[in-house]
Amino acid sequence: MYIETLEQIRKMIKEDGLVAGDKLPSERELSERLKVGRSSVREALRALEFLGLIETRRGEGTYIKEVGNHRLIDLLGMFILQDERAKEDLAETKWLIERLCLQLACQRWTEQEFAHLEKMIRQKTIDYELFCKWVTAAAQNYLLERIWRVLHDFFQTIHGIVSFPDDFYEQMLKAFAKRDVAAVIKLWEAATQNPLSKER
Amino acid sequence: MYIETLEQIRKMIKEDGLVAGDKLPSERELSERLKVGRSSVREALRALEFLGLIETRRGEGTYIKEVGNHRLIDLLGMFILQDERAKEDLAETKWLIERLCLQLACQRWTEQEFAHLEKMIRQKTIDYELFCKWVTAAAQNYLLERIWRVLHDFFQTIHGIVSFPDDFYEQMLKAFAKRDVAAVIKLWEAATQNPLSKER
DNA sequence: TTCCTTCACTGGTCTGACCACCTAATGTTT
DNA sequence: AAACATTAGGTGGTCAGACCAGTGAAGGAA
Repeated sequence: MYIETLEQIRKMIKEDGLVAGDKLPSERELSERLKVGRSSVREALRALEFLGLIETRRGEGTYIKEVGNHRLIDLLGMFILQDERAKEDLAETKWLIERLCLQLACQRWTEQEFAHLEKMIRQKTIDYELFCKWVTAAAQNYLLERIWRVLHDFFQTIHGIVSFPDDFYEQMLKAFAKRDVAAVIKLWEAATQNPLSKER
Repeated sequence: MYIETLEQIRKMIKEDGLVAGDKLPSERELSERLKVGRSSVREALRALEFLGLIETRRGEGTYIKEVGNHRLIDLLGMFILQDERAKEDLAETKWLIERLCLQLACQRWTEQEFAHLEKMIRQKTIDYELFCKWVTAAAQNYLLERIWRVLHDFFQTIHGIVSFPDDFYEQMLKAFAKRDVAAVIKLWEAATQNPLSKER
């Protein structure tokens, strides 16, 4: 039932042309318009909140969001990441996805994106997370970007923060400039602890 | 508040030593034990259901699960996979993950797993999905296996079923036997439409 | 104008009530 | 005694109504 409610809310959003930042009708009004109880509306909205698609503010209302899976991530992590093996899988998967995105980004970066990376490196505002964000964005695949984001959030809550030596970024920039995939990968594998080397 | 309830339910599961398949106390009993309203308990349980961690059966009760994100997947897909671009990203990501798993599987398959693959090919019971399932399992990374499963489910609802020529599996088996990663990838790229070839 | 009170509205929670459904104990028939 | 049918209690699903605790804007007081 709340699945159906969910579908109707989706329709309503589409028909009314609501976009990120807009306010949804109140729970009571939705309940009335959709001819279902307020509890059913609430369950549907809670679902959307989980997916990071809406944000509810007590006393104000419900607003459409566009990004952010944090809540979902925290909860999943709380229940799933309990054994050691899962953590190893996480580290390995994250590393593999990052290498994958590096290859794609090396082939696909645009002039604008390259300039942005160069600027960050010149101004020394770059760090591990910013670099990876740039890479996954430059890979031009939004789905991969989301997947990395999730893996990264998980990883950070478990392991904390990673960093690279300063000259790593300089060299990376040169390799990117030439779109030299082999050089990029070589630099990456040298700077990171390849989780694949571990015996399983 | 329901976050807190969630945490308490998690504790309860842990303390009572409940495992997959076990039955949770009823909503009314949880409501009483945790000193919160039944609606709050329901919201917490709904959250767990989303995460694929429990299963509720009307008239029976609530049971602990261990796998399966189906509901979450369906919902996310309903809201996110609306535009053409997202579908392309999906196809590309799925292809990349499969190639990644092929490489890992080629290095990591066990004797037992190899025998299983050989048997399926000899008996001609193999198909695209079974092959990919085998590959992602042989890659020995449960997280990647889950991610592939998700991508595959999405993909299938959009595009339908894929298949390979019969001799593909025979040749793949030979390459796997020699743990020849290059040959495996070559076969794979020849048999599939490389989504990377498309201009973005 | 500026400040403050007030009030309508919102999400958050609780309660009690049905409904549809399942299971298992109970009773009935053969 | 065995097979079947009935019933009663428990469970999740849904709803309506109530109250609480915040928010923000309208309206009044300084």
